[in-house]
Amino acid sequence: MKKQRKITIADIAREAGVSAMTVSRYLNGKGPVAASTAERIKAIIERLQYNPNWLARSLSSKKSMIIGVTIPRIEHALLDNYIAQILSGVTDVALQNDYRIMLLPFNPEHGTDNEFSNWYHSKMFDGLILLKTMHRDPRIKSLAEQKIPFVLANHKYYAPDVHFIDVNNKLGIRLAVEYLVEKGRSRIAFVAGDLRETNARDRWNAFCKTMQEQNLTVNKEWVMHGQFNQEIAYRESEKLFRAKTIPDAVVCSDDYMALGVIRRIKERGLRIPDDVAVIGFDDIEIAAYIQPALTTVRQPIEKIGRLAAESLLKLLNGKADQPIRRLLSVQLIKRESA
Amino acid sequence: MKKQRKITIADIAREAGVSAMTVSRYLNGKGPVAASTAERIKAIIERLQYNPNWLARSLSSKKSMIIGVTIPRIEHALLDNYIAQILSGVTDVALQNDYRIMLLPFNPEHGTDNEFSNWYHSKMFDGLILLKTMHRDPRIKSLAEQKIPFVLANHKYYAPDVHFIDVNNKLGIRLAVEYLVEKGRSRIAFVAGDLRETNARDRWNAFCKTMQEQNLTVNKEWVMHGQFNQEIAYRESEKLFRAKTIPDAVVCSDDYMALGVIRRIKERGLRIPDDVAVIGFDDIEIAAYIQPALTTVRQPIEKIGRLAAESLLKLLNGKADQPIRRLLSVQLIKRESA
DNA sequence: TTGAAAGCGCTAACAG
DNA sequence: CTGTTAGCGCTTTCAA
Repeated sequence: MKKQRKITIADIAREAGVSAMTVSRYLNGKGPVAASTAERIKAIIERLQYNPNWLARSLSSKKSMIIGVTIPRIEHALLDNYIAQILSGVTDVALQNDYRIMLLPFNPEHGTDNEFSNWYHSKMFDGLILLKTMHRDPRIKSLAEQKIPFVLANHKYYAPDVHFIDVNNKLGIRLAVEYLVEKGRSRIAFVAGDLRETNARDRWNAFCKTMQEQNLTVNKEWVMHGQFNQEIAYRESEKLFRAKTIPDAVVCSDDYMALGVIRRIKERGLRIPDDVAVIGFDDIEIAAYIQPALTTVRQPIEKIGRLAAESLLKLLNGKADQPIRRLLSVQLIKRESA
Repeated sequence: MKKQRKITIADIAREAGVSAMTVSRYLNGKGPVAASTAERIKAIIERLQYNPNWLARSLSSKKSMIIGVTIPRIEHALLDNYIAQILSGVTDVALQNDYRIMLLPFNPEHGTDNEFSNWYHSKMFDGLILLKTMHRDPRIKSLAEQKIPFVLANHKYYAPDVHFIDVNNKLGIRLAVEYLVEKGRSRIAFVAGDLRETNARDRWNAFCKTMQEQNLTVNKEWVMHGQFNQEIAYRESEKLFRAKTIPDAVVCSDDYMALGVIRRIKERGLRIPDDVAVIGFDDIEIAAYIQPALTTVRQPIEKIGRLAAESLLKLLNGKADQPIRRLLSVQLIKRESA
């Protein structure tokens, strides 16, 4: 168990009385190796406790068996249950296919156009899954132009060589608004979040459209944009309830924002859903636990991750002739808040 | 922007009229390079969009600048808010220090003794952070014997060359039990979880000890062991409330179990905390949101991750002369459930 | 301050 | 079924 000189493929070959190539073939299961030779090699490998050097293998074979996943370079990014869920899906699929995951921090708001493709050219990973990217990020374009294998998770982007897995935001918002209307609500507010995100944009557009279909007006005082998280939503939503006429329902572009809004409403002494109904989007873990339990549009977050990973594997195996563009369905989960 | 032949350090060298070594020195900032030469190289690198091949560099320099983090090979591992929090801490520190994170799936219950050290010898990472390992896992011993740099996160293990960051479980349980006693509870049940985990063991031992100090008896009917998660805790805790005398308080070894127990208690039509008080351990995200809000022992989970990563970096830089053995403090967060 | 030579440990491509 | 040759792209070491 002491420190030993590193055993290499050459050592195994020498012991076995064969060439390194034969050992390599045995190791990778490609190419023929005589059964007797194989057995001999196997025994020696075990005796010497040989481990292939993965760096050397990758350098030589030009495949690293690693999938890169971008995560926002903010503290606590992984505390976001939404990110954790996507990552969970990606990880499950990757690991089942002998790929490892490498976490790549990035700033969703800035970065040189070639940042991602440069990473790729450093050979740190074979393909990339992009999380939390913004609308029209030039880094995405650069990847596509260079035909680098990548998949967008929860981001919609119709362009050549861009593959994505996203959800049907339009449907989600329509379900939410129609449900509220059914329940007799008409003064509907919307917390849109950051419109540089494709989801936020889609949801916001869908909201306007659906409101129009329902012959309801979108009151500008009741619409909020910005980089919202729970805390900011709490802070900013104060103004929704300051005016004389207050909304009788609030649709939020994600659950964390809904949490903030709910806290605000409670603090104003208003009842949920009697005075104000609230609907979120995502169905994160807490949604079912808070009081009142959150009515929300559930998207299959983990499945997005799984499909993104599966799609990437297809790309890596050259099995994707068509662009992959999937919009998964969503459903309205009716709980107590609306 | 079209596909181009890969630019290498040799190309840069040729253009600049120097040797590859000079470019390498420039790139790594070690060794002297004339200012004028440096400038020339810099310009060429930019013009040619050169990216160093990280595999080749790692192979040659024997450093990969990657930290491996083990995660349990179960589906949805990352959905466990506790794991996500540790990972979050690790990631933040690693990324700030230009290390990447590689996720390494493992089975906490089985594996050959050399599994982890074999990974290390494959050169996939420079050091390892171990999450969710069990008591006396031989794989840990093997790492230590081979002097491989690694740190245990949330695991206590006194042995040479084993470094760990853990919390003061004994204190946590004592705070919980004493608080219950203060509130007049005496029929205290304990949901221990899996005793192969060091935390579960510590907590269980601490529970017995504190009960004794308080002159309370540990009723065997009210103690539950096993691989509990929320669902199983819900299922199994049924038997706690079947008997004639039921406990008036339940201490749980983690919050997810507490969630299951709470669901059970509610379903039995018992009131929390009036009929039965519940205390958890961890203070995961949901704890504050559930109804009733969970009284629990908060441990600084993310900080454990941060410290584990910082410690590993010290090991990698040879700056750890002493074994690193930290027990972080915990606090009782009093909410509604007890 | 710079360069030449010799690997790092493996595999692709071809030949036998 | 097996071996030879020639790299992969970089850094280490030593010499200049």
